[in-house]
Amino acid sequence: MARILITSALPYINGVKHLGNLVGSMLPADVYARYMRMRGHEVLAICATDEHGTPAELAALEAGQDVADYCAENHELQKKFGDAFGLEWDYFGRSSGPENHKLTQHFAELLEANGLIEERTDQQVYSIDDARFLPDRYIEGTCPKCGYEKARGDQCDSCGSLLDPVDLIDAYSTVSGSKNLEVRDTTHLYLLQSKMVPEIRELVKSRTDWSPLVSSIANKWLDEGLHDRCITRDLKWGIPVLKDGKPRPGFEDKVFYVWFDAPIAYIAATQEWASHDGGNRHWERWWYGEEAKDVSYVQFMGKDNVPFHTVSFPVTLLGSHEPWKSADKIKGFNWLNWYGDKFSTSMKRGVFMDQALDLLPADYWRYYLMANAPEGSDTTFTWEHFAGVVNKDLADVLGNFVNRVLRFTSSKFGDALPNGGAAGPREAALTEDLSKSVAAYAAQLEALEFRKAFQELRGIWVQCNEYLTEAAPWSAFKEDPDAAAVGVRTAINLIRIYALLAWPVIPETSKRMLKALGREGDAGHWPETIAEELQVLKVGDGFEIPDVLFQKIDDAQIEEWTVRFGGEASGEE
RNA sequence: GGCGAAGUAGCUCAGCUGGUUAGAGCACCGGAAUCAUAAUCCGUAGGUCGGCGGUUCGAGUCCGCCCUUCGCUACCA
Repeated sequence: MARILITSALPYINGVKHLGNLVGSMLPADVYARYMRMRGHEVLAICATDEHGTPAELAALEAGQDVADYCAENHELQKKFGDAFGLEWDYFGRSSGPENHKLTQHFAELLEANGLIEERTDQQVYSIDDARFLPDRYIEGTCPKCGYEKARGDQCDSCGSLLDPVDLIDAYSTVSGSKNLEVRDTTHLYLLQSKMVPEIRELVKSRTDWSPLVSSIANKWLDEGLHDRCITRDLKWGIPVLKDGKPRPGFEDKVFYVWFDAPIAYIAATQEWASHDGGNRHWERWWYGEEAKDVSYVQFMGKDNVPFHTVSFPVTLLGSHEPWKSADKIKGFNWLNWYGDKFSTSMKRGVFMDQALDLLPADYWRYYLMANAPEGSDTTFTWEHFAGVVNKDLADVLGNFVNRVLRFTSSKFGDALPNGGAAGPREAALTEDLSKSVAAYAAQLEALEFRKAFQELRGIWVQCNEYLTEAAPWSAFKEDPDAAAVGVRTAINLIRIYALLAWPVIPETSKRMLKALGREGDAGHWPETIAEELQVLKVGDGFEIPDVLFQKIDDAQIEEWTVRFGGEASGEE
């Protein structure tokens, strides 16, 4: 039994996440955690909301709420929808929690003591009417090169020029529209990443398990030369900057940069988790020192997060000179696109977790997203594709199998496994084939190859339909009811094996299937030996016919959803 | 502008260090079956692997140039 630490990139606090966020980190982390638990490993799955930064403050402002209230409310919302999607975290924390405050300050202190942090003074645009410094992207104006009127402070979307906000003509704040801007000096802490290049390079080289996507992004940053990174901001909401346990002089109105404290929250959330069970849980054995050495740590994230996890966060951990655990495997995902465009929170483009659950139960989404996860390249979501996968794989191949087997059995033999006959060569062949497929499925899950894993799972569903076609109990019944009974008993045991195998990805359906067979207690059990598993349900064991497992999506629904969510018609604003 | 990723059957995607007739699923067409959510199973067909040039006995796979799309470019996260 191994110990496996799993973290998902932290969902940002500014509203319900879309399907792209879900498939890029939280969902695969959950699927992997469920699978590893089934295999008997000790798993700790950690996630949290990422609550600091300018967008959180502005979102609160727009909602007319205090930031702390806004974050608390949205944390609960995200937790609720995560639960509804079946995300089973051991702990779903908050980056704004007290543990993270302490730990972030602790790291900063160590890094400074180790000569990896220094103060630097820079110039930044200040909006007098908003009473805040503005990040470049919150400033717009007329592009000095092409005259485009909505150029952002960092880049003109029209001509592509890289800009400095002070170059913009008639610059204004996108927060309030105010043109009352000025450039002010501001002093910040900088993390001297450049000093850590050799250590980080060594780390990247040693991590042969990182996918090509992840390693190439990490190496790109290293090859371009690591910049020292500003790790504080002129904001109120966040983690205060201290010096010797007191507010750091000159930093009274500043906080740590969200990207400095967010990954630390993985650890802090584990501490929160540990604090919840009267001393029986120990976060150190997952994160710190000798006792965490044998932990296998797997991180899940979208590709935008990769640089922070391969470079910046390791600088924090290694630079502390304390024995912290760093990631053994990093699973990076490409983008799930919406009809060729990005899903977008700010433009409300795409389907969001709450809306998705309004349309269909979580399992429909979980299966579709994982079976089509953007692993090798960006992938496009369309309603037609989604409906095709749901209808074919879930409704026809899986759902219909369950239905046809149980209905047939019920009508010919009654609602229990019938007596008569004995397994023969056909069942032996099935056992052998299925054993191979199950092993392949497991291997793909272990390799974090989700598309391939669920292609394999689907193949298993097809294998069982094949078996049934060959056994053809409906024909056999007329001449040789015993032969039909064998086919039916085997098929019903196959349903149970299906349910077990599908647990990581469609847990609710898995439970419904087990319940129909009176085997709810088997949820989470891994079918180790197929020959034995095919004998678990015995002659006389009862069953009931569950409602249709998956409803098909019809053309009218596709039409309606396409209209409702923009679909093809979307595009630029 | 710089850097990166991608362009493979109608659609969504696989193809590791170059090696026999380029793969899967869906859709399509033909057949079998009729237990089942008109659901299943079998089979056929379908691609000059973005373009041009090069290296090689041999390239989707390596090199160069070009075209197209997307992402990043460090103060959005």
